[in-house]
Amino acid sequence: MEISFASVTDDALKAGQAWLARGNVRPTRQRVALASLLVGDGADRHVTAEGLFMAAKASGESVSLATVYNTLRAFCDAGLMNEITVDATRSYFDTCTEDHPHFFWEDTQELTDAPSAEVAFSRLPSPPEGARIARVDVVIRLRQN
Amino acid sequence: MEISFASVTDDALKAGQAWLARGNVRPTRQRVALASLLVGDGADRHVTAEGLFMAAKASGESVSLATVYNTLRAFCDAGLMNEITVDATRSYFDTCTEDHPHFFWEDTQELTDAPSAEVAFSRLPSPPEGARIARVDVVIRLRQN
DNA sequence: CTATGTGCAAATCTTTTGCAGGCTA
DNA sequence: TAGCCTGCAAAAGATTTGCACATAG
Repeated sequence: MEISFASVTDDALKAGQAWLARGNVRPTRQRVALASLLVGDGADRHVTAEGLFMAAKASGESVSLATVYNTLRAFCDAGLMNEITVDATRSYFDTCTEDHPHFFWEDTQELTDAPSAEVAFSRLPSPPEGARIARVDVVIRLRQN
Repeated sequence: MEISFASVTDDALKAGQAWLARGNVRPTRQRVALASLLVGDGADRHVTAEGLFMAAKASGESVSLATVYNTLRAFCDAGLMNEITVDATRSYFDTCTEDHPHFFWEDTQELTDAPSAEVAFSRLPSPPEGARIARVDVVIRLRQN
């Protein structure tokens, strides 16, 4: 899991702060640091708590693992991120909050976006009585040839 | 999670034994019991380890939780079942081994089959260079109205 | 100043494993 | 009989929580 993160430049900090503001999340030092790593360069990211924790350490920021968990949870609650369930043992978090398909690379355990224009349903079941469709998760599991 | 299981009749036992034989799994008392609960009436089932454990207890069978876990794993390895990842905190196991879509009822945490005839892709991305598609998981998340 | 967030360690929860004894082929 | 299974308890991982201290508004 060698995901690259945004580097913590001034621009990245600003982007992180704007993002937090958009979610009405109080910009503490730790949250700004994590937010910058996540959205500092505008790219979408798929991270695990452990991965983000290591990235923070690598960037020189001191954040505890518990805080990374709490913070990712807070970002999800604020609607800034989404939790994606692809692996029974680990949670993945996606900075893109739109419903879109994913590739899951089983060999490297990496999660990436699948080109959403290339996935289309021709039919979807109507939701059963009394229920509505909250989301449709599509995970395309890939294996190395 | 109030999933109903097959009752352990003679027919169910036979069905369970046949199923184990099909997977070349040695028919111990515990495995036959669990298999009967799972496929004794020919219906497809989606279970968690904990749920199957409770069903076994309720049916009067004495099986340890560790054995339920090991057994579900063994059934998957034998190709008799499939693990479905829908919830970060729990693993679900499906007696139907074909690639098919699921409904996940977020309110009750229940997993059921979606009518597979009613889900169709009109487009799927071609697998990236050097990779092949192992499986496409479709989980339709439902919420009560 | 007050409510919220943070860090640490401990707790929790699901799942796996080591090992001694039991059972199938 | 030999090897695979089972049960228990303990271990392992991921994630959450309690509590004392720190900090944003």
